[in-house]
Amino acid sequence: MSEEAPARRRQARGQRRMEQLTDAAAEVFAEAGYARATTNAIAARAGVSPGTLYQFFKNKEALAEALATRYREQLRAAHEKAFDVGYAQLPLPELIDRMAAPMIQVNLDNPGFKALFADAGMPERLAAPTRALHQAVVGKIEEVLAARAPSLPAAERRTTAVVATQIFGALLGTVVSAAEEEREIWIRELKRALQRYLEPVIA
Amino acid sequence: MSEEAPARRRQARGQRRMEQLTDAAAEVFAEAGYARATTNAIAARAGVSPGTLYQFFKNKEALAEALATRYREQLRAAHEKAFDVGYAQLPLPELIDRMAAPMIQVNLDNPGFKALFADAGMPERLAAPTRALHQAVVGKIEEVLAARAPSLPAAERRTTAVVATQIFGALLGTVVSAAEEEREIWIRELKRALQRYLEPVIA
Amino acid sequence: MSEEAPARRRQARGQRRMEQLTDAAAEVFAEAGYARATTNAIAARAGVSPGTLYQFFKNKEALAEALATRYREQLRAAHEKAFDVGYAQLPLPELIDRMAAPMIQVNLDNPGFKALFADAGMPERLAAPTRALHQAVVGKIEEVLAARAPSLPAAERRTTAVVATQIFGALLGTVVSAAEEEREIWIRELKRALQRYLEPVIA
Amino acid sequence: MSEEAPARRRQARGQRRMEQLTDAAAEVFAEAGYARATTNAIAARAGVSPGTLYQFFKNKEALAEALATRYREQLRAAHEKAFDVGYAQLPLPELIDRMAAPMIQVNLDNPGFKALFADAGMPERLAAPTRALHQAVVGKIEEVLAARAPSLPAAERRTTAVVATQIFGALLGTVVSAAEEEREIWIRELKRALQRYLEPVIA
DNA sequence: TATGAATGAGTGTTCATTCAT
DNA sequence: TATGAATGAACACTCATTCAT
Repeated sequence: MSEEAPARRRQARGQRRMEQLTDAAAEVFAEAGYARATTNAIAARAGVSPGTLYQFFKNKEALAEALATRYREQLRAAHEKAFDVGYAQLPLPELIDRMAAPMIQVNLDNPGFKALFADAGMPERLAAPTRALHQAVVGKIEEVLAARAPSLPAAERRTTAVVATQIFGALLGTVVSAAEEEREIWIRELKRALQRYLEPVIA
Repeated sequence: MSEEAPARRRQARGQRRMEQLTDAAAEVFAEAGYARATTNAIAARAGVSPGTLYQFFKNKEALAEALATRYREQLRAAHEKAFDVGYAQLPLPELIDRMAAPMIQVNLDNPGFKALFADAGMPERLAAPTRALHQAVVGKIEEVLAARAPSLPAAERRTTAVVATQIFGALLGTVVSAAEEEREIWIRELKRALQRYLEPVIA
Repeated sequence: MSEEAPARRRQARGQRRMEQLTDAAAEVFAEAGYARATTNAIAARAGVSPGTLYQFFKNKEALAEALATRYREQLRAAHEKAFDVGYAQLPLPELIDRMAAPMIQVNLDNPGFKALFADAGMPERLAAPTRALHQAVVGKIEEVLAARAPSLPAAERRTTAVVATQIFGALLGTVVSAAEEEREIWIRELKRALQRYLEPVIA
Repeated sequence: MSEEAPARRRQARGQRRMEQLTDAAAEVFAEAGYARATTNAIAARAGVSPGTLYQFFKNKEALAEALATRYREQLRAAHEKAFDVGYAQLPLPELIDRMAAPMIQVNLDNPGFKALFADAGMPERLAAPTRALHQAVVGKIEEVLAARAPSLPAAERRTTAVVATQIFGALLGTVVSAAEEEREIWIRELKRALQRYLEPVIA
């Protein structure tokens, strides 16, 4: 029809290729860790040749970065849902519920990502943005605390937010790596742990 | 003096070399992760040639294993101190105090080890015993719970022990990587978090 | 023309590469022996990089194995020609002629192979099949002896076959390493030696 | 007693060390071939440290050379016995007997040497003198032929001598590597083969 | 002399990346 | 765009040789 149709079709194909590749990378990285994963293995898993991989990604790091971006974007979207909440009014258990649920979902949708981005073998360039994201979560929790426990000194507020994030992160790992039939148990316990930790502060 | 003097001196030198090497390995592994660490870099850091490294360690894995063993042995000793406690009588805060302190100390003495042995790029042979150790901690906590919260159903007891261990591990990481002047704050918060989590169970 | 053309062309190139590499390996192995030959030297001789060598051969041993297989297959074909002979009827000189000719030809076509596969530095996995082949030759000669010298006791038959094979092998080495213009002389003498050794037995 | 006694004693000890080392080298070379044998293994087998080995031998090659020299000297002595024979008069079988016996004995006394010095992995410097020795044997046989078959043209005389030497060498290998209880059989067959080959020439 | 720890060049092999087709 | 053969810098590891003791 239009003369732009082939270009669009081409672009669509390119999009598909990139997804094939990032999906394959996600699998291979998850199985082997960043350092042990080979780009040839990723290309093979995606059903393309190594050359093709390098037409879409500058190098191995760029692949991981794409993965990280995809993960981070989903997380950011989850954050928005999680924190864009009239949290001032909610009772603590429900507050935690609403905050935790989308984050858990993202990690269930992206198994292995959490482990990957905690990997010691990861190049610093990739670890940094992940830490930034982590800090963003801490910041959000600080905001909640500021609203709900206004009398808490700033220093303690930060400490509390960091610890809550750490607890959340650690138990998130347990949830994600758990067998499906046990998952609910771990999710309930994750929430319970956060409640017990935050209750005396938020009251 | 004695004719055995040179042998003893040589052995002492060997001992020193091994320590130089494991120390260098600890540093390099901690900085780069297992997979990215190169044996030549470790040798260079220790101030010796690659050949010398291989006179003391069969291969890269053996180096990591030596490190793991050293770490595990210190941890095991810490466990003994931590759990060989008349815990039946102690109030919860002190119980947590006594359990946490030696474990924290070991990890402060061995910075980077915790991160290393969580590394996804680690050969399974080395990851497995570390997981076993983790399980042992869980088991110990279960024992404590059995003694102090006998009415808790077994399933919940296990869940609680696992979660307490995870919380401890996560916050231990924060403690170890914190600047020295902030460390006390994080240690206090670690204990507080555990207390709040366990209090409703132990009563 | 066809869409399969590039694939075919690629395969042809692969075939050529393998030949380049086995040829180079044959040269380098022959010059230096198995153990002193380096894979990098073989790659260089073939005009390719070390990585390319390893795209076609799993490791050094596989290269030698390919060579061994090529050699053995030619030898086996030669055996068939050599021994699939109505030998019951032929006079001894002609019998020897027919048996020796194809074996000699194979070794002239593959200079250095005989030496290589007698190399003490060779991995056992490769030496074993070569010994098996040697035994096969002995067995064939025993068959001939059984047919042509039925009164010879079995033990002596075997001894005679072994010795004939050894004589043949030794003089084959002389033939192969001789200057071309002298080769005929050595071939004639090889046959003469076998005749003189076997004549009193076969009568 | 005398002031030279300690020097002499020292020298005697040195002599013993050299023998320990060459003996050890003979074993290790025979087991592993020249290239795969390690000087450290040789030192260990001799019960000394690597440093000591290098106090007596400049390098690995020098060790092999010492071995070669020892072997060659024994062979030379054997030659003298073998060929310093009033061969003009002896009947062929006895002539062969006398020539073969000492050579066989040397090789039985030095198992593995023959194989070692035929090793393709051997440095040229060591292979050359061995070839020279081989040529000497050929020369001696030519002399015998000149005396016993004066009508044989020089060219044929040489050819015959070379082939006789090759046959002898090949079957010598069989003799040396045979189990002890079979050795006599192979020695007899060796002589028989030589007889049959030389009989028509020497008449 | 004797030791054995130390050396370091060199080996087989891998894998991120490029490029001719 | 896609291919996959080709590259070559690195890596883990070995071993002939040296040297402080």
